Amino acid sequence: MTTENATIYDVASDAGVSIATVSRVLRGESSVSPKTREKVEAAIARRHYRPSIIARSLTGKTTKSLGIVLPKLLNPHYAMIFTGAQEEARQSGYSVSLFPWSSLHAREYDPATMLAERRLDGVIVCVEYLPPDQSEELLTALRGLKRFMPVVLIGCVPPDYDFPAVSLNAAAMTKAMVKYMVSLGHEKIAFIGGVQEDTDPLRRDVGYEEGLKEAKLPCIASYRVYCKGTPEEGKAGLDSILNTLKPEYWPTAVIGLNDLVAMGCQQSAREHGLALPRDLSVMGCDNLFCAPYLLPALTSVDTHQQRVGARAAQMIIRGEPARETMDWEIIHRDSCAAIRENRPDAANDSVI
Amino acid sequence: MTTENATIYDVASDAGVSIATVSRVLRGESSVSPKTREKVEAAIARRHYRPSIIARSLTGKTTKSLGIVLPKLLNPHYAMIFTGAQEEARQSGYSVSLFPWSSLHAREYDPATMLAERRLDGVIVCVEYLPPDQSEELLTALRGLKRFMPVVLIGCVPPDYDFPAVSLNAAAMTKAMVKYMVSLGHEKIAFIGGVQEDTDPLRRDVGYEEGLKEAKLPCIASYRVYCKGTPEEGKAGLDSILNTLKPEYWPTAVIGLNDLVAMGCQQSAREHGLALPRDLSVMGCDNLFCAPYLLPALTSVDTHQQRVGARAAQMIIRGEPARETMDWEIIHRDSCAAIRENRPDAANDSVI
DNA sequence: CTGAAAGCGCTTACAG
DNA sequence: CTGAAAGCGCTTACAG
Repeated sequence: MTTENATIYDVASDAGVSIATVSRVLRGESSVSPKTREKVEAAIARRHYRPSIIARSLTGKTTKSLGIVLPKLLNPHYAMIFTGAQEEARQSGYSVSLFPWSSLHAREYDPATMLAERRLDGVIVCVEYLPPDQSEELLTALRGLKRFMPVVLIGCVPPDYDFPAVSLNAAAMTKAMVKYMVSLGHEKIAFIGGVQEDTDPLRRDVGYEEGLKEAKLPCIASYRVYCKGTPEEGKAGLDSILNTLKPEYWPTAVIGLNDLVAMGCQQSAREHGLALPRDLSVMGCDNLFCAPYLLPALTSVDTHQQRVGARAAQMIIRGEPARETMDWEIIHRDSCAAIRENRPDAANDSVI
Repeated sequence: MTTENATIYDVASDAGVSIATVSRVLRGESSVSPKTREKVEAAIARRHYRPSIIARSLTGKTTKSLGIVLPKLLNPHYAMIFTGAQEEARQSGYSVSLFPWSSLHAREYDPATMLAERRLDGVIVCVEYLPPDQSEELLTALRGLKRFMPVVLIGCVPPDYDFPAVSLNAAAMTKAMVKYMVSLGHEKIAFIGGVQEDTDPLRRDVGYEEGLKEAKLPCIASYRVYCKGTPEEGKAGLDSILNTLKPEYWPTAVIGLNDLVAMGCQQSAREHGLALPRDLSVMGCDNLFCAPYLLPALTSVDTHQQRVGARAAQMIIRGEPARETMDWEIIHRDSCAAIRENRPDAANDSVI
């Protein structure tokens, strides 16, 4: 299927020079006479020769490849991160390979081992909300990885993690989401979040509570639910709120962990006979490509994930680890409406 | 940032054996005495030693890494392919890195060079519709790549491409889509496809025409439009049909190149005051995760992309190249309605 | 069951 | 400006 590739020896003998000289023209060193360079280049072309990065890596200090650890790629949120990292890496001739960190305990070929064996020039690890015990485990795995290569964290990175990172202050973001809902007149604001028992002080939860508190609104346990961030679970989350509460207590606004959850909420609301956005304002996060095409078009928060991925890759490639926080912005669309229009009698009001 | 890693020499001297012996226990050879094995394993653990795949690759014949060439990852369609390949690869300890083939002519660090340099164990290349001239160019690039590693093609692979492949018979699929619309009573069926001047006999175009022909329906040029497969272009595509035709000639059904295009069509239809699916049946392809959450939920075709990716990876890993066609199935949801129900007097329309 | 030695395909001082 | 040689971290016959 594959023919044997030419090596530097083939090229050298073809060109009548030593392999050291071939190596020099390959690396673009100026200390080669034009004549020699020409001969070597001709031989390279004739042989379709490409130096092996494998052999190069063994000698030099770089493998020209990065790793990225992501929960999964099917949520476009992660695809955006990957794309950002990949595009940045490519500029410098780096490739990036994916390692889904689904389980730290994969029996064989677990990501940590695969990563370590590969001697990558660095790895970007996306940190998700984790309950305290798993968080400890993650930290252990990360420190193990650090022995083999630079590690840069992205995502919701707790401030006490001692790693370079490009993180999101999810608390501040969620607080802003609550405040936005409040500014529309909402007081009954539900929240469908991620893992409950997390201890990260910057997690969404904290921002939700702070936002409510600042608006002097009660924090109602029945309005808060946790899930794993899929549309199905988002739907189940709002379902459970709507099913356990009498309609007069139903929230008039719901903030989803991410757009996937928000999509599920829209579905749930519709099945409960709610008109959107009249009866319920829904807000998501990640600003997925499909957000504008939902009905109503989903208001979301753009967290600049491509930039996050690119920045993390940059830190590794340039060897300039740092700790940064990525900014974000609310993207206004049609899924959030002022509470005025949410009144039951709004139907009788003049249509705008 | 990184401490020096232990090598096989460190482990050998720690354990008081030769590196050959360490290598043997590493590779799980049975010809090592339990006692020796134990000593070596202890040394490995103490040193946190992991063999370098780089060094291994130089000796052995495998790099334990695959490449995949995809147009982009932001369309979940491609993320599914990647995921399928990645999950399959991981089972055998292979990693997979992504090379977006945006341009064959990237000046530096073009994918073909990056791939060749890396001496991967194989590469999966996703073939898209291409106008004839670019197709020739692709073929040249692929043949170049083949010199360095096994190449497996996926996607809409023309039958005359001489490569192992897992392909989709897009013509048969599109024909089935047309027939489905016909079975619902539609006669004015629009089609928003990909590149126009492609010569592949299995392309969507061909199936569209065949489907129409079989139903003895005229093939109307105004109903056919081409685009690049984004929601924006899908919307622009249907816009142009709707804007240039008097309403009585408007299609009652539209088949999109993919779900992204179909999403754009839904948007366009709404902006033109059409009720969905009453006034227009819309069908997509790829069965993206968001299809069920659109309004109306989008009928689509599941082309089993994860399986495609997995199968291609398998061919490379097992060294069993083949030429296969992936099957597909229509996933029925709410965006297609019988022409009967398309009448203005239809009872339960979708409430916006 | 174990070790000494050659070799994989490069880069990099070191000489000249 | 160019070459001989050592070395990167492994695997794999080949001996014993």
